[in-house]
Amino acid sequence: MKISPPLTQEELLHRCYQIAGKTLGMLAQEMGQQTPSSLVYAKGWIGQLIEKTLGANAVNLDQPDFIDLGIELKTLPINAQGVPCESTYICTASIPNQDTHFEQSRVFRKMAKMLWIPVEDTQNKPIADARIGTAILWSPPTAIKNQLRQDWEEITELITLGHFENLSAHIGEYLQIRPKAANAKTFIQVIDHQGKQINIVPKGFYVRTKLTRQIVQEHYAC
DNA sequence: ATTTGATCATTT
DNA sequence: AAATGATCAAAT
Repeated sequence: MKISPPLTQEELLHRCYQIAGKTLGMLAQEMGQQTPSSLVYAKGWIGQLIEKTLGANAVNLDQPDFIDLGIELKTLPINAQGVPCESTYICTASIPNQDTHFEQSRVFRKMAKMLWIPVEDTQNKPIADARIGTAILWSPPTAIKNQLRQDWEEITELITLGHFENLSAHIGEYLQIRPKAANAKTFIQVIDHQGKQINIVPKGFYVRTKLTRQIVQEHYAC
């Protein structure tokens, strides 16, 4: 069952409203899929199910999920306290760095307009029973965008200078960089600040829950 | 091989 | 408990 992409933002939001309140089990059945009993070997299953349901057309491309609308879709696991409980993957970090300005960067191209789909956390319940929440269409307000730019610049500078030894997940208020690979023995070759070729594990950019908690809270406050 | 979809597992 | 580091599968 292949679903065509929504032609407008309104159509996309309408599709979101139609799945809000449904459980993952219901949605999987409608899409003719089996619900996995565990996410251990199906970590991206929820996101991919919702992408297909909504008609995302940039699956596995280095572009926002809904290319023509410039909207990036993210599922957001929400715990029993109503709070996002995991960080959000944004994109891989190209090393050597290729983006000179934040606005043109891979990170910002995806974060300029995001559609957050809250989904009940599946830690303590069957995956099929987790309910889908109300979508939040979001663009970073100026203050947050500025902080994201600052985080991005700090991380990007270390990459550009080749100071990989100082690159860590502790940097950044909202944005962070972490390993992103099949496992810790996966390497890419890079040139460090001394001009020496070294091996490091590939990295990806993530958004901390500090930001997603804020987004969720502000959205449901009004 | 790489980028996507993320969550799991361990450390702090 | 929260954050960091490690890992798994699909698509191309």
